Amino acid sequence: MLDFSQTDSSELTARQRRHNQTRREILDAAWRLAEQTGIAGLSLREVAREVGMQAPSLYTYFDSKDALFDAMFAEGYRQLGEAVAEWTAQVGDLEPADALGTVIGLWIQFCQQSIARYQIMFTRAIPGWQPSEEAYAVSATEYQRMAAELEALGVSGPEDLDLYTAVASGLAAQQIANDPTGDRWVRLAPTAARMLLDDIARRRR
Amino acid sequence: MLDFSQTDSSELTARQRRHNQTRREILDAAWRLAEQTGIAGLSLREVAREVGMQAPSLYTYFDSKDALFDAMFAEGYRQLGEAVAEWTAQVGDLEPADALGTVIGLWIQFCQQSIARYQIMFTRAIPGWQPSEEAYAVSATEYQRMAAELEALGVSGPEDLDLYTAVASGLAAQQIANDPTGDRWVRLAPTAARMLLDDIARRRR
DNA sequence: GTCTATAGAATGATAGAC
DNA sequence: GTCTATCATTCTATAGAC
Repeated sequence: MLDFSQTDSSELTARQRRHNQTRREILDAAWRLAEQTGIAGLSLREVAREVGMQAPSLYTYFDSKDALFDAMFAEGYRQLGEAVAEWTAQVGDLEPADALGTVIGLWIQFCQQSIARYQIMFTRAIPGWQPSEEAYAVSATEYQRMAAELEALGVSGPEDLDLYTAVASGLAAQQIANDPTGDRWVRLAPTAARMLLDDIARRRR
Repeated sequence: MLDFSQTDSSELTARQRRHNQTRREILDAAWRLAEQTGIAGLSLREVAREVGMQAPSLYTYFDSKDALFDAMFAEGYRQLGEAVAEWTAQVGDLEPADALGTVIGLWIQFCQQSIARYQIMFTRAIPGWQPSEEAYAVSATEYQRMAAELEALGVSGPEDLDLYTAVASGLAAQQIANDPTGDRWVRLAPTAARMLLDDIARRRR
């Protein structure tokens, strides 16, 4: 005997899976295009064309352009969270300075990897847009996770953290603005880490 | 007896002066509006309205919207040049670390003073726009001047300079993004200066 | 869920009268 | 030099047929 609730629920799930898959394709297309035009140049028509749809069909998957930006913003921070987890696992048995240097280098490369992602996460590149509360909550969560990992690497307390974020984000910004495909500032990561840790030690004294 | 060439030339000059004055008013209006909407949100119609003109009249003073951006970009760098000259005169008799700390603090405040100026000078906030060769040349000149002044403050050589620009621009970026009207990162300027100079000393050894 | 058609509102820029 | 009128384009978003 058929279990209709089961069948119904699995049919719903299949439909939802298809829905989510299309959403995924739209997001991928949006990232691809934003990489070329800059995040502020993203156009829904072009996103639709990239996935082989007409523009109004996108509204089945995202309520508005702002909602698409929200999804991209949150996704960026989730990817950052995953990356941070990988990095900290990876540097577990290094000396503190080497560990922090590696993390800073990987951080710069994370920013460099997708300039559109960098723009939506860390700059105010989109006129009139800011993340919704929900999207902002994701960023706050991931930021706190990163802060906890940094604490383990010797960057502790709000002042240390503010100086660290300034240095790390500054290296990334210079890298992207002046040498987007190179490593001119990535190479400075070990020096920057050493500099930060020495300064923290000095201030502890 | 009238000197017509003189008269002609002074009439021309008067007309040009008036032209330049209107240009000045347009630029001021553009800065004012860009401060509110972000540099990427600037609209020629609104600029015209702000100066009491119709939009097409702007084309007597600027060939295109991009030309207006060029003028703003170059003006930003000229202002930076002037500011740097003031700062270095101002810190002439301080200890090296205090001098550099003061300069970094003033630099952050320069960025904070006009976010529109910060955006057009240091970020790629305008989709599809980049400075013309002429405008870029202005920025290169002023940048080299700043580099020369920094050398006098103990930041010498390309590696020092890259690290300095990363730290200084990072502090400014964090200040603008997270505390645009406050001084949370400005307060870190002395620490950052001391940190940079200590690290430079360490690397010299 | 996808489409066509279109609303409705901006935009930068040009033509040509005055 | 300034204006009105307008071109030509682009955009997000909605209505409604299928």
